Amino acid sequence: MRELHSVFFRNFAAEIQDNKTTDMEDVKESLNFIEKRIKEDLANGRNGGRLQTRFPPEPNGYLHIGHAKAIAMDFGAARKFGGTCYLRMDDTNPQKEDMEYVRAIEKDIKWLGFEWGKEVYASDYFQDLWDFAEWCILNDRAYVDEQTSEEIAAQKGTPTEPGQNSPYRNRPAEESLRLFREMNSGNVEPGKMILRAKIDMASPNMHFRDPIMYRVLNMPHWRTGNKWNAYPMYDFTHGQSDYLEGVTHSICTLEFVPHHELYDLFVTWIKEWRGDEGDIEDNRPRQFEFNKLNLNYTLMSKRNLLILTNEGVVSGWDDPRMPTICGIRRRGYSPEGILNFIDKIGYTTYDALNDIKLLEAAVREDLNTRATRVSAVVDPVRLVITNYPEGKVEELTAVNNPELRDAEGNTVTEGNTHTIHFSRELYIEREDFMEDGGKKFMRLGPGKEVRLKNAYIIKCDEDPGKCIRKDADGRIVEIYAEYDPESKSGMPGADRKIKGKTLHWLSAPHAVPCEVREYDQLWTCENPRDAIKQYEDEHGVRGIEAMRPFLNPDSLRINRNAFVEEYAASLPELTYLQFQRIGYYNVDPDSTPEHPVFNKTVGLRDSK
RNA sequence: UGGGCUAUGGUGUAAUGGUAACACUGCAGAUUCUGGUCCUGCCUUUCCUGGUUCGAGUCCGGGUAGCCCAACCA
Repeated sequence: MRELHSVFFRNFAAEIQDNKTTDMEDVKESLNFIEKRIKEDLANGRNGGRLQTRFPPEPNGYLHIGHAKAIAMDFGAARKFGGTCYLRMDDTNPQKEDMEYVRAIEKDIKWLGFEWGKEVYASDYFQDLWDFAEWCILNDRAYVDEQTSEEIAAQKGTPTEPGQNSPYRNRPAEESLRLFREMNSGNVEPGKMILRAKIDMASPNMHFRDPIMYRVLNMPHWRTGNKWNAYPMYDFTHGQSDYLEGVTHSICTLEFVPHHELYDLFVTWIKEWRGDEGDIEDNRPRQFEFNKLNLNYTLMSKRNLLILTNEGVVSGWDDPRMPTICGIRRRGYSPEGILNFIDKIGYTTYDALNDIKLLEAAVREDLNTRATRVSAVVDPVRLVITNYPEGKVEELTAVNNPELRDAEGNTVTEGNTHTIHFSRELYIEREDFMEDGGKKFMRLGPGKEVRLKNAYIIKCDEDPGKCIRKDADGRIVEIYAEYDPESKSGMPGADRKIKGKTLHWLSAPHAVPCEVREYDQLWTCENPRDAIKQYEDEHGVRGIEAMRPFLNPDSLRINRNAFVEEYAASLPELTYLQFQRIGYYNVDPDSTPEHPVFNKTVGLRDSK
């Protein structure tokens, strides 16, 4: 009976399921949990059916790939649902922030392919926030505390013990107001007074234990000049800025979950202060949190990236080993590849540690469709075609991008080729020749036949003595082979099948010497953040000293012996290239036609 | 040990309470003028434990493990 029941219900449910899936056809792309909420809110006409998000970086450093995830969410959701996303500089702490960073942030967001509805600053709201703070004082919701930070910390309690009220907590509002104004006069020493919200010193949520609203900095702000000496804290700024700006969905990362309740509280207060009409639940910004991006073998925090830069471990914020947007841009990652990666890892509330291999795969996937194929020989050895006339030069055609396809799926040739040169003396990769490679070695060796890409089939003599010349140390200095004149690519008879692979090569007289920079992981451990923290605790050292044990000494290898074809030598910086059979490369900003410099973005998948 | 959050192959992410799937990685093969791409196949999954239910990855209770919170940072 039980069995029967279960079958019945299952079939019934399956039927419903079928009907549902056909009805839901309008939902083409899968939405993450926040996008689902947005869709719901829009459908329910919440916030008047409006969608407005914001991306709120603090301009105190360069954006990194973790920010790219937030950018993709904030700007992406607005774009997907026809809303708008503001760029808001969260500039409430003038001691750390600078215009230089603002420009860099703008550049990086644009490079990723997004645009903001409006660019705003938290400092735009300083006057409103001040007035609101005064209202809070007059309405018994804030007070000036004159204790030292140590005293305040001691009173705050611990997560397991409640805090204690400040002796200043119930001072008259007029007194607090007078002192608050004093705080902005420039005559109060930083640390002498703060403005605190009067909430609940016993709250299990530490953020409710009379959080600080304003502190004295006595320092000019790069945007508001000398107008302010006291500045609002993040918690007293963010939700209010959202409210004043008309943000509907304020999306941030998981570490702000404990601030959520406080955010909601200040939002209801500011509505009261403003005297705005309407149902608060239906007409206010709400905060949503998603998991931030963690990558293995990568250190993401600004503080630590700053140390690497200052200590000269890397050449700067845009060092191709850095996880900054400008760093990975210089490395050769494309915006589409990065966004592709972010799309694959998704948004959840689980604290994930993502595999860097997934990022590399996503970047390869994009670069495969985008990169111009060129030839470069990074570890050259000379190859002489003994039966090719001396002094003769042939012009041959090389396809730029075989993935560029027409409607039938054939590679487009028109406008998708460039010219290369062939001659008697060539360079090939040293590793493409083995004196005794055995049967599985499909490349060049005594008696072996290979094709030179876009050129001829060549063959070495059976006798090792006839196909190589070695120096006194036994190192091969020159390889000899004969070419088959009938086998030129594109000619009739060129389709002859051979056992060997197709090799890339360069005509020695035409090859341009270049510099190739190859990168490896900066860190030798999967989770450098935790490893460094642990080392700091165990050895009592901080900063760079705790980092050194985990730094990869071999993260940058500069190769000045490489050659590249002429076509690639004069390409503009940030051109996406594939050195055929090696990997994806990018033209470095240091590059000149006389001295080309390339960065290795990522290797090709290698199943050798 | 207070509060909050989380747990699905090696990694990440899906799955109105109804046959656990997708991508990456790894392995094998086919195709190839790139040992790339494209294509095919294989490996490996619901933290533990009770309960509710015809039926639980999903809901509830209890464990366990991890993350966040005690900055005059954001």
